[in-house]
Amino acid sequence: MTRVQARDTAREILEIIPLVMRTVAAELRAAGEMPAPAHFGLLSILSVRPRMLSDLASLQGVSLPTMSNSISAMVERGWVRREAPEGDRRVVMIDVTPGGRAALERVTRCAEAHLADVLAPLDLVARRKLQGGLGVLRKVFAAAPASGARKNHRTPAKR
Amino acid sequence: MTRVQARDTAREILEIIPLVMRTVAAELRAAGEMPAPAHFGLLSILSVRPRMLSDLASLQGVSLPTMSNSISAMVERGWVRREAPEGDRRVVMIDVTPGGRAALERVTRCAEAHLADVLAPLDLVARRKLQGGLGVLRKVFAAAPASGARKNHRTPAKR
DNA sequence: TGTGATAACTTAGCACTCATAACCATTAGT
DNA sequence: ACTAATGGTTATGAGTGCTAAGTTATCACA
Repeated sequence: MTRVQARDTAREILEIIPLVMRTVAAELRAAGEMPAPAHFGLLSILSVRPRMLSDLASLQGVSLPTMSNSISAMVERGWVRREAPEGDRRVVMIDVTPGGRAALERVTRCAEAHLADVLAPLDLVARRKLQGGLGVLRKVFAAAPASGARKNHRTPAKR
Repeated sequence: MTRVQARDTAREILEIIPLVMRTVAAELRAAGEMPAPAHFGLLSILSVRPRMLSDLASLQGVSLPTMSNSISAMVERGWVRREAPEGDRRVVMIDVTPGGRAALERVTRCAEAHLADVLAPLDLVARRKLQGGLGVLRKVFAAAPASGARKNHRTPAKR
């Protein structure tokens, strides 16, 4: 990819991604389900299986304190539980509660409904383009999880 | 687009977009240039021509108070100026300062550099996919600027 | 001419994300 | 036993976003 192409793509990403973020967040907010996108992602991950806090932090590419706070917020909502596993008593396992699963369900349906409205006008070509683009983004950004968050703290690489 | 497709796409958007956001924000932060993506977008818009506050708010799809605060932050950094235009003395025009232009320059270069690293491994096919997807996102979300932000407040449609 | 509606902003207060720094507790290494 | 490193938490600070409640300026109309 040439320099010019990178510049254009960078500019486009910096313009579009925040816009999409705001739109989606506003939709969730308007729907009363207020679990900021971050919470949604966490519930998604945790619904597969419980995880320890550090794992969540590095999966999401945020610092440990940030994750600890997010989890505290979600605990207060009754969506997740902190558990002490056998063995190593330093670690905290996070697990979804039934309430959390229900919330995830609702939010998914709600986001789906709203996004469906927005995506409805797309024809097959546009839809494939969109999914192709999302796929590329996923590959590219999943591989490079936040150069900033990586270097500090004691979450060096991939634990 | 079928319901199932919409659901999948919605899920993907909710997973990937925030990840990209965090990554980009972390990069800017790590580079010392801390003008959160929002500020970057504003500088971009304003570098074309001055705008009144309300216009900025509706262009970005945020509420007036939010925009007022963002602008205040940027004024303190010396990036923009509030000006009183002739005529209607209620409105506030926002204009970039030379310092703001310089900051925009630096941030653009920096973001470009970092994104270029990330995007470098992409081949032509992937790049076209990415740009196609971004284009679709732009069209879709520029048309529907935040159903939540739209209905409340006195920023009815497009003023 | 004034009176009331409306438009453009600002301020204040709240919730959330994210960061770093500083601090416990537990475990592991020697 | 003493120190290192590891896993989490708390405190503090800055950013984004919202609503609600002002202020000032403009306009429309009697």
